[in-house]
Amino acid sequence: MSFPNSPDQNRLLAALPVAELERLAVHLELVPMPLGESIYGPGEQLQHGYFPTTSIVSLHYVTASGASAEIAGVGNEGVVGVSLLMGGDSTPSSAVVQTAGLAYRLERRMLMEEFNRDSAIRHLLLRYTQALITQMAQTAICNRYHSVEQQLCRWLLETLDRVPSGQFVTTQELVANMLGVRRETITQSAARLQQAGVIRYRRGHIAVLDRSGLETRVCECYAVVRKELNRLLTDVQRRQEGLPAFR
Amino acid sequence: MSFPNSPDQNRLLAALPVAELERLAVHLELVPMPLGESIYGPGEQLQHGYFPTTSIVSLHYVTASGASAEIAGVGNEGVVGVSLLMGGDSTPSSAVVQTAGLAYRLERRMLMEEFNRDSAIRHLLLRYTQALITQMAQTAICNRYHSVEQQLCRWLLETLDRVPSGQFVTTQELVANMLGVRRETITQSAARLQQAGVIRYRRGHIAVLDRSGLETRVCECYAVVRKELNRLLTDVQRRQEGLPAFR
DNA sequence: CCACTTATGTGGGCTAGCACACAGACCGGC
DNA sequence: GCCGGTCTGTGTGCTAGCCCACATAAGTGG
Repeated sequence: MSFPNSPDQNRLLAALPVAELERLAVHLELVPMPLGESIYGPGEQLQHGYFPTTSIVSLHYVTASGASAEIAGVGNEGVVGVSLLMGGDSTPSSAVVQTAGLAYRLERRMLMEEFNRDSAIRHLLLRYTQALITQMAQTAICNRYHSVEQQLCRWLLETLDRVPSGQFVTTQELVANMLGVRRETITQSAARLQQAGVIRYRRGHIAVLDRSGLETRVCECYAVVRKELNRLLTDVQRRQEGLPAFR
Repeated sequence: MSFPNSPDQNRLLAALPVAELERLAVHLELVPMPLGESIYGPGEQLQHGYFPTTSIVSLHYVTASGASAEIAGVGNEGVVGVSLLMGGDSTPSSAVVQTAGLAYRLERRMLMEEFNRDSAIRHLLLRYTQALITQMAQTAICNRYHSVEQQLCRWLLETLDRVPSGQFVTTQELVANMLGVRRETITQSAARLQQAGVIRYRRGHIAVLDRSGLETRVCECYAVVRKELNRLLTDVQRRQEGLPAFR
């Protein structure tokens, strides 16, 4: 926060040993991420990896009939473009900016080069990939078993972790698209949460008033994903705490 | 088939350049995979990677309330133990043998060593990881949007791709556990499919009679996953066709 | 071959979330 | 300040899949 815009605002970049970050710094390009912008579409060859700082990107899939649902979200804890690392270069899903903000991006070639070096960043990116896998797996479970209200709470908490202000600019329609449910269903769940004083919303804005209220209502999926992310990225703390970089 | 048990029965191993496979061969251990055996549980440190040949392993998650659902399946096209490669060493989900058979397994240390070399196998394993990610993502979508009957068709087709005989030893109860639905729901969907002459079953056995019948009933998810897998593992053909190994 | 275990079939009631159809309310631009 | 588009609120069916409770059949071991 003291540095208004710094790569350190992204947890992955922040976790890199100083030497590696310096090597990258020149190539990191700070770009605006406007709401709704498409980062890539299905089958599209990625040109950059994106390290969000204040923005959130939603990885989602659009069915043949035009319906869509979020598979995973990426905020300042991660990177958009894992398929570059895996070598597939594209995915059947798409990536869209869900919350406007900023991201550092790195050209495909640079990203691959760093990744193919036996570097700290590879280690880190692979661990993040596993966290992403966990998130997807849990989304599958959540879609199978949990109520829309629980899923809404999960979505709010995950967003809150990435936008600490707790003030989100979004409509119920957009949230419904994320969760892959109808807008009316969100209206009802949101009304119940507002009734309970957990959130407050008005035309295009949602504010979280009571985080613990969300936590009591949410399903286990939220905690599972969060715990696993923290386990996998504990290295993230290292440099910041002045401990020796990992490995 | 001409070689009753050969690493080549696994698509990933079959795709390796001869030199790399030979280096590995000594360390590959052929192990039986009995139905229901647990390969790893949640949070458990993996000791081996498993390359199934005739067996199928189900990656699934068990909720706090004891319900469970499959997140992805691994047969002769893949490997169980991606979390070793990613560096997390464990996952919140578990792996259980869904169809009895055989697998080649490789000790953790050997697998990591090969993976950390700048080898063809790393390239291949990463691409497979992306295929696995696609499978999970599509499962999330499928759970959100598609009917149990469609999901059952998908499951049957995926199993058929791994057990070409089309004769499965399993109960409706077990299938229900895979899909994360009730046994009665499977009974009804299966009855409809049998009615239509697509499958036939009796106490603990299911036989696919009409593959195309499944294909007309299944949702898009099946094709998306299959296509993506083939795209990512086209390299698999190379050695077998006598073309130069990839890269 | 009988008893017992395990798989499968069926039915009734219930609820969450869907589809469709509007009504009202907010807000920004002219 | 009012007009029009965009959000949000509600209501009435409707259906898939749930929960619960049995009934029946098909193997299996003694």
